[in-house]
Amino acid sequence: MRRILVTSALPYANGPLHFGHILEAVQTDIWARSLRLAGHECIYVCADDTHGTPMMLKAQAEGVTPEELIAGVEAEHRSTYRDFMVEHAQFHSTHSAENREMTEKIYLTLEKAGYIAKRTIRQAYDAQAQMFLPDRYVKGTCPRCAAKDQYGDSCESCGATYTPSELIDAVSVVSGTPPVERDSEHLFFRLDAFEAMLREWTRSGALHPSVANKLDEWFNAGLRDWDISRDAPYFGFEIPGHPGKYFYVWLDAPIGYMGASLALARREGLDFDAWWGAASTAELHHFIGKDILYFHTLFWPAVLTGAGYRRPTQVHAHGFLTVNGQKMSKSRGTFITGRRYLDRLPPEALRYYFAAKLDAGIDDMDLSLDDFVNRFNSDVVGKLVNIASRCAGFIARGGGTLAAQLPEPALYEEFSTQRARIAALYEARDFATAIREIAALADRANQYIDAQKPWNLAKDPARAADVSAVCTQGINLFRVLITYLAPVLPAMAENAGRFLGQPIRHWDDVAAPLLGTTLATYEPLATRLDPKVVATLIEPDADAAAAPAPAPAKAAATKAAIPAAAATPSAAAAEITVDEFARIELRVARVVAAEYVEGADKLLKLTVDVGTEQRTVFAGIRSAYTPEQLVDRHVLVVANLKPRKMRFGLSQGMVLAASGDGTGVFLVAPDSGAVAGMRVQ
RNA sequence: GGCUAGGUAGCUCAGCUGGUUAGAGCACGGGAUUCAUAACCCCGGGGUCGCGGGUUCGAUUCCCGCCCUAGCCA
Repeated sequence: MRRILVTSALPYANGPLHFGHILEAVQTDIWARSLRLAGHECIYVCADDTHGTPMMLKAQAEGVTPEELIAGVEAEHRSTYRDFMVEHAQFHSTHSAENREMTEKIYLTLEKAGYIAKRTIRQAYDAQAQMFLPDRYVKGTCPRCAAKDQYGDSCESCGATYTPSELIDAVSVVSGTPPVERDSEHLFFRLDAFEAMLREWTRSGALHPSVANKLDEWFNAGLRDWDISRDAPYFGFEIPGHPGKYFYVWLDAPIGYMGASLALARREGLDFDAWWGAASTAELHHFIGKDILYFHTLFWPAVLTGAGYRRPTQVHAHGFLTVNGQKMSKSRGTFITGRRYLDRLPPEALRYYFAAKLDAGIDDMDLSLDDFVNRFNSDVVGKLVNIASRCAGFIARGGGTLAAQLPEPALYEEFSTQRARIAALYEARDFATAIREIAALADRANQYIDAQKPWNLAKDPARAADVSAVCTQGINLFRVLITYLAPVLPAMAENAGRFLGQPIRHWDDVAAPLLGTTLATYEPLATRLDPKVVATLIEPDADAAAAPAPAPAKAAATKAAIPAAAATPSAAAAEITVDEFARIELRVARVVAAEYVEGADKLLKLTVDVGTEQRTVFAGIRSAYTPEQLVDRHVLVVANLKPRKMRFGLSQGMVLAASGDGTGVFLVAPDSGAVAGMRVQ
């Protein structure tokens, strides 16, 4: 039995899980389940990645603490993973006691061993917000091609790379004011000290050859020290012995794998060092997207080595997901969250489709919705499930018991001896080939049944034994196939196990056929997908418009706010014209005062400044906000709403907030720079 | 801009170190069947293997250039 610890990349806690996250988690989960079916211990851990400037600013923008922000996101992440049948032994958080413990310990070891260097760097600083600005938080005009509104690190228009100080007319995204240059002492991890180790490790079989080739580029360019500190204010862990300095999020994020392991070990009484100790004989596998190869193949093994831990056995990188050939994008409606899918369709259909297209390479994968429907309906429902479905009736009519022996043991052998190959394909992450071969076997099973024609045999009562034999053969072929698909379709495999009267636990379960036993009543194991429902995945509607924005969160907030105000919460509303929309006077307002309302458990009484005057507005947001959180915040109000007399007073307008089913209430806010009185349109 | 990967039937993809009429599934057309969730079975049409050169007896497969797509550039 091998002992295996496997991870997928930690999702960032600034928004819900989308299809890219689901793809990676499903890939990891299928891999882990397949190894468990081979009898190995395979433990899958993950966590939310919670730190960094974007989290700090997003929390500020929403008027909550970062801790409150990440708690809500973590709940969403957990439930979405669970509903996609992604089985974590532990889902943790980088903002945890265990992770702080690991991060501090690792840092102090590195510092003591001389792997930390100090250097003063000059950086963009927002004097008004009193914070240093990451490159992406400075925008301005490209010095090379004069494209406007470019980020501080590179130009999306001409591809030039530069520093924020080279931008023309640079402004801080946070406050809108021009940044200044300011010195600060930073701590660096001396990556170059590990070059020899890394060169050896990258060629040790830990990486796909094409990935190792990519790394050669970086080696040839020369390994640079890695800046691992950030100045306050920063949401993260303060660095021991360096007040005001915080660990850069990318240092404590991969350590989150260890933090999650530590939490699991303590909870279950397991041996942490057996996984992570320098002398560990366990395997350590990381599944990641190709965008974060750098962190996982250079910094991470170097940090582990420098701190006295083992290195990863393998790092598995996958490509990106496109939808109908296009990059996932909110404006095109191709940004699909996991929850949006789950609200409409069964998780195993998507797991099957991802499996059918995943291999060990790092090419991007396209989710073609038409292909998705065809593939699942035809392979799983039409072929696979059909085998059980068409045989079950005959067995039931014949008494419900399988025959005592197979009419074609050689055919069964052909199926069941494939298990070593199928297991190897799963382990090699060539799921696509595994699925292709399983589907080919399903074709053969259907051909067998078609050739034997049990429905003809059944017309002759004297041949009842032949009917039973043929269908026993068919059921057993089905059993082999559903076993092979168990890592991909865990719930279906479990239901099939119930039908067969024997659970699926190990590849070797199919070494011998199931004979002479009684079957449970057959229940349909899968139903066809409706293309019309699938199409709604990418129809722009309120759900898409309300999807939380990626970092930098504030930049996207305005875009989201307008459609959110115009659309109704869930069901699509009737269309309106621009003129009709224009009748709604939306304005930015500043909350001047807020207080609880005596006798109302949902309402807060707000005094808002709408530019020209102050008004009183009652808002049903008490469940999500305290009055203290609201004062001085900017909100959006419907300014020309007819005043309404309420039991507690006159409400002169309405504050806009987003809400879903049971997910809470979220005020809609303008991007920074907006002032009270501005018209929203 | 540099680098990496990819461009094969309507769609999604296989094609190892160059070699007989380039494959599969889906979609489509025809036939058969009715056990099965209009599922399954048989047959068929359909591709200048991104474009242009080159090496070779012979290239989708090797080399060069170009075009297009995606990603990376800490």
